[in-house]
Amino acid sequence: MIEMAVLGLLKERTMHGYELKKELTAQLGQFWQVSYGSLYPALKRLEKQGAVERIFPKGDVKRAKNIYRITKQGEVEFAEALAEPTAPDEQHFGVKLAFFRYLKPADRVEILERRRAYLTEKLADARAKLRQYKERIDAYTYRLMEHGVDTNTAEIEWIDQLIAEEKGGAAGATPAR
Amino acid sequence: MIEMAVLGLLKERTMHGYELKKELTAQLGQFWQVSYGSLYPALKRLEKQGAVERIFPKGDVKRAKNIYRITKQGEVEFAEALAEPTAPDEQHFGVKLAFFRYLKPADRVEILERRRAYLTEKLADARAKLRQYKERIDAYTYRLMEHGVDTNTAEIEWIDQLIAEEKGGAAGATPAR
DNA sequence: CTTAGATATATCGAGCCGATATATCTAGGA
DNA sequence: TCCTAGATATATCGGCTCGATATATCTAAG
Repeated sequence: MIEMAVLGLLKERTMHGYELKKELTAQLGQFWQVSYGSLYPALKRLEKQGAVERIFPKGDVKRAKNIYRITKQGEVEFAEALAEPTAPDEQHFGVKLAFFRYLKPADRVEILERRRAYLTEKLADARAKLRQYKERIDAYTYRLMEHGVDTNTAEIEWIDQLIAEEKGGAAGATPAR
Repeated sequence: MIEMAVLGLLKERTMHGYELKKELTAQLGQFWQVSYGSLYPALKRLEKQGAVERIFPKGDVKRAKNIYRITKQGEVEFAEALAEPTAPDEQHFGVKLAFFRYLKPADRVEILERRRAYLTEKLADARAKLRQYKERIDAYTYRLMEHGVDTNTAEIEWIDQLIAEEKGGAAGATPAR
């Protein structure tokens, strides 16, 4: 998944590790913290499998910067990973949403619907467990579980907005802001 | 952290691994999935350090069940870990809240305030990044970051409710439901 | 009596996280 | 001009987590 995020950023422009980490943290940091211990090995994996290549600048090399560029193979792998219908959990969904512009509208809607179905199922589970456990647990745990239900509900409403905008046509692709 | 959760559950009654996993998933599954690959090694660690002990039932042993009981040392370690003022992130906070009944009201308020401060800082960061990046990112990424801000805001409101109830006296310890 | 599904423990490899180490660049104040 | 604090930049380590997989038993239904 970190591979997909890196490839997605490298589609825009070449970057080195530190830059990638800053961009990832800025755009996805709310729900996903990327550490160097994940990033640098991921870059090595990507290079080894030929999805990215390192650029060595000509002339005066002042500083050891590993600048990476996405390869054609990397572009293909990115497109496949993005469209592939798996993993509707928080992180995977968030990363995919950040690269929605590279998907066809139909694929976008499919991913949104899948995420919605996943959240709906999770919500039903959470509600069932709340009913089942409410006599056995203390007030704080109850509040915690209840809050989980509320958060989930709000999340579904948000997804519904995104779906509505997407189906509403171009307004979804470039909503007014 | 998994250690703290296990000890917290074992304070109530003795349990074996499978039971612990079910309880943990039921009460905390909304924001934390516990896998056997985490749980069983954690039980072994706890046993090795003397925080829990295995109970071997007398008489007819029909089935290989590893039933665990918390030790006095485990009780002490649990109390320390619970009161210790660290890690206000999602998971740590959720687990601590699930065991709030074992804390003094003053400690409860302190943990809530700390969580609030953490969220407030995160919210300021998120807002700053949204302002800073809004011209450079596409509509979907914008929506994602905006949603992060909204979620964070709702979370703070919830914490404020908990704080108000806690400070309002006994109503916080046993809110009407 | 058979079989499907819940109960129960255990382990593996791949990968992630937080901490840490190291070094350079840059801007500003003494 | 020199010094220093903080940003830039790469790299790695140990401990732990996750998802998958293997194995076996119990239980209830048909």
